Amino acid sequence: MTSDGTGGYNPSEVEAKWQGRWEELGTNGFTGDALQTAENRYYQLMMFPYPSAEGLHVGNIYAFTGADVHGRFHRLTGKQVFEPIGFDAFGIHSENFALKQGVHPMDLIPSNVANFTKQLRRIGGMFDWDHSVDTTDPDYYRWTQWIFIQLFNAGLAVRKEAPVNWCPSCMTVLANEQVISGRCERCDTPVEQRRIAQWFFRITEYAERLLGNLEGLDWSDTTKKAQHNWIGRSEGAILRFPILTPEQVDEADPPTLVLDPGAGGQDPGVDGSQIDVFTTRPDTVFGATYMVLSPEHPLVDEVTDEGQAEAVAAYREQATAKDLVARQKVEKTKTGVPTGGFCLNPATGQPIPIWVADYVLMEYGTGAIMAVPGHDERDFDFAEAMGLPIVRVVAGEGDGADTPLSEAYAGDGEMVNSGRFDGMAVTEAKPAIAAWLAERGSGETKVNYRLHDWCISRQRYWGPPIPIIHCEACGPVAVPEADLPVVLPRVEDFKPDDSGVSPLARVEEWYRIDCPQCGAAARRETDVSDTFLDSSWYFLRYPSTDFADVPFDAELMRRWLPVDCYIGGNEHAVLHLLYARFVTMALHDLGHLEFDEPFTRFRAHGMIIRDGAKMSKSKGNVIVPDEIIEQYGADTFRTYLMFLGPYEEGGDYQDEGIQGPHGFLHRVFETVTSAVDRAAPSDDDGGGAADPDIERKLHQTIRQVTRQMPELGFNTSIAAMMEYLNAVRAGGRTASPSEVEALVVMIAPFAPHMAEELWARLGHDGSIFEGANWPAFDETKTRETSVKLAVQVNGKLRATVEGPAGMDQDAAEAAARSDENVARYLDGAALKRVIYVPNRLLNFVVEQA
RNA sequence: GCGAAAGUGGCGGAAUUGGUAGACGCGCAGGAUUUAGGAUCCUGUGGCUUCAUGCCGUGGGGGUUCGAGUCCCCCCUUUCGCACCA
Repeated sequence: MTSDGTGGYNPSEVEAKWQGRWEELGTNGFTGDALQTAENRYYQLMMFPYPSAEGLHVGNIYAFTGADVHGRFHRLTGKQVFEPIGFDAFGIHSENFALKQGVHPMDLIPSNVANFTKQLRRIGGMFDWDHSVDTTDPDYYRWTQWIFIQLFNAGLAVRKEAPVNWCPSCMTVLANEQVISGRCERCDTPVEQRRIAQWFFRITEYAERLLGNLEGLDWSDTTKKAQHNWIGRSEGAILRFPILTPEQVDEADPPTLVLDPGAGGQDPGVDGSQIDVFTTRPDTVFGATYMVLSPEHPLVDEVTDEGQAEAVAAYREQATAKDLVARQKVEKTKTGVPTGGFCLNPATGQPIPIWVADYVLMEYGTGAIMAVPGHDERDFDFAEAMGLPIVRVVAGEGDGADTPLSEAYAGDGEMVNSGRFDGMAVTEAKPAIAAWLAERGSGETKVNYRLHDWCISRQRYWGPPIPIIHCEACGPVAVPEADLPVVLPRVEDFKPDDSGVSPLARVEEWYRIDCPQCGAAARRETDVSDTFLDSSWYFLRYPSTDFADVPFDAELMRRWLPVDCYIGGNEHAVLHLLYARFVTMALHDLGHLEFDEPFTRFRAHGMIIRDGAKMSKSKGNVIVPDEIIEQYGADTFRTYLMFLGPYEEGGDYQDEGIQGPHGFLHRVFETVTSAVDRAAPSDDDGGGAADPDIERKLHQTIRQVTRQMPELGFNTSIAAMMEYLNAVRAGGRTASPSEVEALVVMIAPFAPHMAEELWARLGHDGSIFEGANWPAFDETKTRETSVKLAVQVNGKLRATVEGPAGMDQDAAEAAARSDENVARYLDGAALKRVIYVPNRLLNFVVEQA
């Protein structure tokens, strides 16, 4: 690095110096019992990273820097800010990487963590290294397991069968991301679906609360909306369709079984066997002309007619053989086969055929639908393809009862072909028909959620073992809390093999254990838990890392939680945040926490792209942060990242763009040091009265930055400071210390090292973050004394006139009229009205002659 | 296909929420300084033309208003989610 003649600012020197000083002073974190006694707390949380072997990428740094800037800002306003960071190091990601590199994850992770720690220190974040977590540390996952046990004891962790992707060649379970267009990523064999027993958390029990609580949270709207849609509440009804025996169907041929449905009730006497469907449109039940079961539906065999058994079995086999990913990606063309069976439409009293088709999903609703082709697009397509009847039961504007349908009509209108409900508006018919069916025992209203229970089992190695012991006599038994953690044994061969279960199932000396309840020989659960469980509670652990015997200390929880501000990526807006909320709620209900929402405020940062494209290794457009920091320093890099776009939207990384903040910081350094040098001889403020224009600009800048910072308006805050610096330096003038001290404080969150150095040169001892107060602005000092008024005629700018601030309309008009150009436009025109916006604009509305 | 967000100079982006569009920065051009390069410092920089505070201009088209980047309607494009949710 060459000297650059700008006051001798040498970032690498300044940054090394202050990173050392922070450690000596313990400025960044809380030591001893400081956390226990903090009064004016602010918990600034950022999503902890997965410590990859590649090291920090720009996205990480962007996320952490924004959070750090926000945290440092709050610190300067007098809060005691806790800003911890840790490592989310379990999971398939590191496991796969370890497999590929032939390194054991237990060796890989510590070196990755060490590398991340070094890089994180280098970017100058105010991280509290005395309160860090690593999810792979047994002292941490001991409590992850403890949480599992609390939920298990409360009946919120249950075991049930669920489908998984299965590679018949590797004989192993695959994660969704290991299935590449229907084939195993390793051996290219088509992937199948299999059902195995897995552990689930019953998050659906909390659906209503997870939804309702959203209202009161200070989260960005998009995130709330994403959660809202994911939970996917829909109001509708469960309707019961009695299954008909072949005899009943014969009797009803021609097909009017019960003429007046009102008389029928539950009458058909079908020995209680029935098909339940969920629908959000009970009003359209009269238009249900057939029924569809999902291929996995348990009743498929029962309703299948002998003649159709073979075709149905074949169809089911090909539908269920598809792996999960492919099944969800089927093209729009509908396939299906009739079962030959019939059931009774409880509204019309007519028999309708039962089909099997894979466009109906077992996972949603009841796995069966009443098909209303007239008013549902998917049903319409299917009915057309299969030649099934389409009946109109809703008439839109201009439609009659018999207007033919060329596509499904899902809009509002009047009921038709619906018996006694004809003529009723859809909105009224919905509750009316649902109530009518309920009265007759054919249904009930029901709220349905799209949200599924949370599957936490992983047939993998690199995760915390699920703390359960399977005993033949007692069933699944929780590991006694005193025996936690269940330590993940070091297994050299952790590759999934053809056993089809977790690699832990090969470690007999590990899984063999006596039942803690009856003492009989038993077996440990060999699945590990989902990484999302690790990350669902880490923020609870941070303040309590000094406590070995409890997951979190009650007093610290009261003092520090819920989190004041959480910042992280949009990719976690749904799952992670939902799981963390669920775990917090469950722990609250079980008496472990006093609050039931973990994050008071959440903001998602945007994404950094480069030259208009996503950064990726394959495109070769990845920025290596270390190189930028080496060349420009961490302060410049931080400032540039915060400057290049609105934080919540991200921005485009342009290599040359860093020159702006680079030059800016150098000029700040030069301006401040020369202000100090100039002031030194006389030891006063550099002499002379304060420049009123500079003072006004300063107060305006403080106001602007103070308002922007809490809203993460970093790019505009930096722009405002640049403007101020330009004003201070205009015409080569030298600033006085009092003109720049506030600037140094305001820039400190962005360029903390440089700010420290300048703070010291301004004659202060210790850290700026401990000694400085965020500058206050005086509203009266922000006011302009004279203003430039825009003068318009009919909304078009014709002049600008200068006058004293706050002048009245008469004065403004007089000034404007004296302008030649304005006079020209007003001459000979009839003045209709005058709009006056004080200090801004004067608009003459005229009628041209 | 559905859902969400967004379209402003050569580029990244501002705009007190209906009041002078283009702040701040990059880039570019001219100049100063320098042995040279780099760095630094001034000055200029939406387009057009008849060089005037003249006309046009915030994806396109309509509308409301004294006044629209901002509000309303229609259309187009891009990005990101979700993929048949009954």
